[in-house]
Amino acid sequence: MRGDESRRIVLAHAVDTATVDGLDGLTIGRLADASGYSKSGIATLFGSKEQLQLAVVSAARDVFIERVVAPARAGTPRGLERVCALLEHWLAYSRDRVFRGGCFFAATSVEFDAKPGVVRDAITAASSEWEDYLTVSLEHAMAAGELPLLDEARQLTFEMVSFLEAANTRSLLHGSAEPYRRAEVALRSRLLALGADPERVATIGRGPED
Amino acid sequence: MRGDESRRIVLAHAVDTATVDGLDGLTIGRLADASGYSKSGIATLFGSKEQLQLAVVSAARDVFIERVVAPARAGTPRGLERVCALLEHWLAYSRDRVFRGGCFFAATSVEFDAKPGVVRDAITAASSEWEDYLTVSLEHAMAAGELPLLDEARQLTFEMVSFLEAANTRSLLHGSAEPYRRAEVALRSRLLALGADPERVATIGRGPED
DNA sequence: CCTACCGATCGGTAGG
DNA sequence: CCTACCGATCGGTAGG
Repeated sequence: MRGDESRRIVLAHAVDTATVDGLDGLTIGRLADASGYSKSGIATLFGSKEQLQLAVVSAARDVFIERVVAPARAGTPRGLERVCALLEHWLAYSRDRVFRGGCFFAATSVEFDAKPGVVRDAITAASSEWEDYLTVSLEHAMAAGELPLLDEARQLTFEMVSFLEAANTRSLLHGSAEPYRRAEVALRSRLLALGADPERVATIGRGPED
Repeated sequence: MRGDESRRIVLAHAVDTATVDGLDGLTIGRLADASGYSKSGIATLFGSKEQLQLAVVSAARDVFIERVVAPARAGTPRGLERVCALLEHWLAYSRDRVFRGGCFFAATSVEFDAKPGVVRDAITAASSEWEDYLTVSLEHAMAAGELPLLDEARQLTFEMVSFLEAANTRSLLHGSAEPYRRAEVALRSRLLALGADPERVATIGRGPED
């Protein structure tokens, strides 16, 4: 596959601009200008705009796993420690502007929430995968007795991702890091209320220690 | 102002489609087709696309106030009861699909969070206005001793709007009402943890009683 | 992967 | 508020 390297170059830029202009805001012409390829070169590389969008979602998923899931999985044992690492890495992934427009899935899931189709399905699948992983991680913590007052992991997952995504959007909107501190306070107080070890929870907001 | 009635007709449709296709996804041509006016008629009515977008934000703000803020202000006394009414009316405004794509500000604040300019400023101003009102309402509840364990209203506002917006997006994404129940559980448990009256808080999720 | 080109649509203006 | 029109750009294809 000759075109694979070319696709990678174009996709890196496309994922980034999609977080700013949206996945529908992507145009083959602008990607061509930015990458140095011709417009029809881009069109041939991806086949259609919809296939381009699907390739962008897949590339974004790779980055998310690399930045958030993989380091937590490799760097921490199962249980509350890994839950805290996942939250910490998510916040860093948003705060460090891995993409100019913040979290790719926060941006595109809102863009496509009312637009049925294969692109929305791909975004939903990747988001669900992440939330399922967080839920399973919480269940490991429950099984280890680290969250004695929690009875349903899915509910806590909902609450945690609510804080993360709200912080992402509000930080971008106001050009401020304060929303991240609000999210950290919310995450810590929620975990403490569920009986988590205060020392473990206190690491949220001190940055990933790797 | 002859054009005022015409603007109103066009705007009602524009606000709705903006929640689906985005504020940048609006086009003068499609608004023309949908309203029966000519393309240049729409252009003359609003001056420019940016001015159209600003008019749409303003129209959305009017609907939000009419649906969420006004009924709570008129129907409840200051304090925790009004806070619960605001949350309840927000959930109804989202759940009842007042706009096809759910909450207008949830959609457009994410769309514009990385796009500086007057449109983003207008969205931010309206959102801040709502959050300020919720914060002041929480402060009334605090002053009345109804949230004895709360020390900073702004932090709780952040947490509450996080739940509301996450429920909105996820309900649209999955075509399910379950996310609203998650948000209700989260809101109730947060208020209870802050010492709120359980009977008052139990109204969240039973629908606005007016 | 390119040049050259397609019909459709974009935001906006002239002139009435 | 309209018709008529502008240059620019859209996604995509033909043909190589």
